[in-house]
Amino acid sequence: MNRVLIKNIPDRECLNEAADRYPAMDPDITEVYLHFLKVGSDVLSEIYDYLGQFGISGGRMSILMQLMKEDEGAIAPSELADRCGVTPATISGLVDGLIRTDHVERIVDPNDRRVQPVRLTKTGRERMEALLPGYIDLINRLFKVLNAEERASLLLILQKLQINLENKENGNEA
Amino acid sequence: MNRVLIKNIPDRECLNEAADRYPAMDPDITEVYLHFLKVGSDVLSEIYDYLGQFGISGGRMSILMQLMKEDEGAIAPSELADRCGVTPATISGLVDGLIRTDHVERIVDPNDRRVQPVRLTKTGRERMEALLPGYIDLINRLFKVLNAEERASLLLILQKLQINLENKENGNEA
DNA sequence: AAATTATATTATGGTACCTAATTATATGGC
DNA sequence: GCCATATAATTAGGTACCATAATATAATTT
Repeated sequence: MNRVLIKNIPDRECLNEAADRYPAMDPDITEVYLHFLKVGSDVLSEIYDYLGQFGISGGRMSILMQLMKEDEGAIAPSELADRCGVTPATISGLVDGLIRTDHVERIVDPNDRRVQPVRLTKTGRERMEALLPGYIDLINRLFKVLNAEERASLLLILQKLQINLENKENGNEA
Repeated sequence: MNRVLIKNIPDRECLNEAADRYPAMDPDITEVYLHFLKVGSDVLSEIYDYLGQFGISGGRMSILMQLMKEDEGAIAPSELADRCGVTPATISGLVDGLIRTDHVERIVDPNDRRVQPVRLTKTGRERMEALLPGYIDLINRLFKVLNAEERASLLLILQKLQINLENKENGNEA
C-alpha cells in the first residue's frame, strides 16, 4: 500500500537539532510536511482497509469510480489512462483484474475496432451501489471533525499547494 | 508508487449531482477529501522522483532516516519495523536491498545473537549527506508557498485529523 | 533439559506501477 | 487500392511495497 513508513513523527526537539545540522532546514516547514504525509497516509490506509473488505484495491476503485460517473456506460482504456494519470498498460492490468471478479467487461467499439471500451457489468454496478454508502460514511467520519471554517481553510491551503506543484511541473525554470 | 489515480478532481457541479444521488454525501467534505488525497499523492510523487535520482525508494529512505537519527549507530530490525509501522519481514527485504547497494550493514549484537542490528556504512552516510540538502530544498519549495499563518493553521487541522484517526483505531465503538 | 517465547529471515503471493515490444487497426498520401 | 505511418491496446518483463505463513535460531522460563 506504500505508506509513508513513519509511525512516529520526530518531536520538536529532534527537529530543532536537525535544523542545527542542516542550515536550510526549517523545523516549522518540516513539521508540517511530516504531519501532512502521515495524515495522508493514514487516511489512505483507512480508505484501502474499507475497500479491501469488498475486494477492491485503490487502483481498481479509481476505474470503477470513473465508470460510475459515466451515464454513457463505457470508457476507452486510453481515456481511463488519461483520467487516472497512469499508462494504458497499467489500465490493462487493472481492467483484467476487474473482469476476473466480474465488475466490468470489455465491449466492441463499432467505430474503431482497435478500441475496447470498458463498462460496468450489472453485478459491478450493484456492488458499487452496495459499497458507496459506507465509503461516504467513512469520509464523513474522517473529515467531519473539522468545522466548516476549518474545511474552507484547508481547501484554500490545498489549492495553494496544488498550484505550486503544477508550476513546478510545467515551468521548471531555475 | 501507488498514487491516488485521479488526475482531475470532479468539479462542483459533478459533486453536487453526486450528492443528489447519495444523501449522506456532503459535497464540501468530499471536495476537501479529494483535494487532500490528490495533493498528498502529488507531494509524494515529487519526493519519490527526487529520491529515485539517488536510487533510493520510499521504504529505503524511511530506514535510512531512522539510521541517520541514531547517534548510537545501529537499530534492530524489530525496532525498525516498529518505528516504520511495517512487519519485520518487510524490513528484511528493504535492508537486503540497502546492503546490496552498500548503504547499510548488519552487525552482531553481543547481548542477543538472534538480533542483527542494522547500521549505516560509511558510504551510506556519505550518500545521505549528499542527498539531504536537496531533499530539504525540495520540501521548502513545496511548502514555502504557505505563509507562517497558513502553515500553523494547516498543522492544527492536521493534528485534529490525526487525533480523530487515532480514536477510530483504538476506540472502535459504534 | 524441555517447552515456550522472541527475533529474524525466507518463501510465497498480491497489488501497483513502469518501459519496451508486439499486435491490430486506421488513416493519409500517392 | 496500397503502403507508410500513426494510434490503441495488450503482453512481456521488471521494480517496489507489503502481507502472511513457515522456518531457523537463540533466549528464557519452568
